[in-house]
Formats: sequence, C-alpha cells, structure tokens
Amino acid sequence: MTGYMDEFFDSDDSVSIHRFNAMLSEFYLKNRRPMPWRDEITPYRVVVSEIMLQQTQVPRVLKKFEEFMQIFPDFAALAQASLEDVLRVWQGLGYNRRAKYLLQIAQEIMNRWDGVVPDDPAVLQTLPGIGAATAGSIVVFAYDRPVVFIETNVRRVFIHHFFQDRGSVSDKEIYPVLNRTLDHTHPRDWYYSIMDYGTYLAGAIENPNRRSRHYAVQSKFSGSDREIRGRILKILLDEGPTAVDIIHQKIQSEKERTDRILGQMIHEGLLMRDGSLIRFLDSKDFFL
DNA sequence: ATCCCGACGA
DNA sequence: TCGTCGGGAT
Repeated sequence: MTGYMDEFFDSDDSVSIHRFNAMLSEFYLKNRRPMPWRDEITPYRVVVSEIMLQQTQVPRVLKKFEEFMQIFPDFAALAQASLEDVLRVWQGLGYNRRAKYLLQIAQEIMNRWDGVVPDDPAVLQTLPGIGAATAGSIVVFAYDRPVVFIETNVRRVFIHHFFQDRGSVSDKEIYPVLNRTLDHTHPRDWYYSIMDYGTYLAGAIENPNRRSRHYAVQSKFSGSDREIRGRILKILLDEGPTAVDIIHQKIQSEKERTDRILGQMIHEGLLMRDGSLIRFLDSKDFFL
C-alpha cells in the first residue's frame, strides 16, 4: 500500500528522529539539572512542583519547593491547611490562584481519590488548575508513562529541530512529530532531557517559541492590576482581615479601580467580604 | 525596559 | 480565540 515516496519519507524521518534522540541523550548525560522533585520522586512532590512550574521558572521554584515540603509534607497535611497558610508560603511565586488550586487538588485527592494521584491525564484534567500540559507532565514524571504533552520547552525544542524554516507553527503540527520521537521505554528521562535542552536553547539562541502560532507577549507588570493584586494580598497576609477603607489607603490608587480589583478577587474565590472587612476564604468556605 | 510562562473564563 | 493572572532575572 505504501508508495515509494512514503517509504522514503518514513525512513528519512526515522533517521532524523534517531539522530535527534541521540543528541538529546548525549546532552542530558553532561547537562542534567538536579532538582529536588527529580531526585526524590513521589506523586505529591511531582504535583506540587508541576503546579509551581506552570508559570514560574525553575530557579525561583527551587527556592520555594523545600520550604513548601517542610510545611506541607504530603497531601494530607496540605488538604487540612488554610488558604492563608498556603498563600503565605506561596508568596513570591506569583499567579496566586495556583495556590488555591493546589489546595483544592490536595483536598480532592484525599477525599475523592483515596490519597492517590490518578494516572490518567483525562482524569487529572478534571482537577482545578490542571490542564493538558500539567496532566501529561504529572503522569510522565510521577509514573514514568509515555504520555504526549506540549509545554514551552517541548515546543521550543521541536520548533527548533523539526520546523527549521517555518513561522507560526501550531501545536497541532508538533503532536505527531512528538509522538513518533518520544522514547516509550524511558519517557521520564526523555522529558527531563527535553526540559534541560529546551532551557539551554533559550539561552543559546533567539527563542524559537517566537515562531509558535501560540506565542504572545504579556502586558507589562508595572502599574498593572496584577501589581495591585499582589499588594492587596501582601496587606492581608501582613495585617489579617482588613477594612476596605484601610486597603484603599494603603494601595493609593483610584478607589474605583481598587474596588474593581477586590471584586475580581472575591469573584475568583480568593477573598471574601466579612462585614466591613476583607479576608481570605476559610477552607470551609470552599471545601467540596 | 523586556522577557518569560499554562489555565481559565468570557 | 483572546485577555487576564506575578514577580524576579537580566
């Protein structure tokens, strides 16, 4: 059934894929980055690290991870923590919604999954704050199973090597190549090597992800709502429940703007009004 | 000043 | 599909 050209391209692919994987493993042999969630692997440590790594670079996560593990050593401990406790440890990692997602994940793992992290990406994606990329990475890194997922390093490496002279490369195009390249015998190490090589590439050449169809530049932080949200969070962590007037005073922005931002944070389930005070939700306020 | 980065809700 | 969400490094 296969014509001459099909066979030609198939064998050509095999060769380039084989070379690529040989290059990867050679790179990894010399440049493997030690990380606490790689060197002592448990499903809990994998879940926590992957949520932290969603939008935060490795060096910043490295500084927080051990502290987080000391304070919340397992799902049981985390599931019983207050949102305020988790947010306090989370300080500095950014995107604070993730701290709440992580707390909810721990509660759901304990109560619905008997304390066991599901090994099915589709199931993991039903948990809050876990999308396709994180679901795949959890299954790969916790259970060493060959699941295909795309995140920034995968994207960077594959665009660089397999879409050399292309622009606007979509993830849809990357999936089939990734699927054929993935090492099904040692998927965990294979993905580790992709992560390390991708990070190396980021420093060595212009970011190939600029040629991804999904690449986007984010608005600047200084003067943004995000900055004010961060400051509101810090006030509440330092002062405890605080009157809206006091928050207005400390934030020093237009009242309407501060109110709008407070309203969003309440809407997201991070904060709540308690009489005239603003405070963090108690776990019982959102417990399943 | 610019760069980076996955999930979610509209 | 697009806008939003932090904060540190460079």
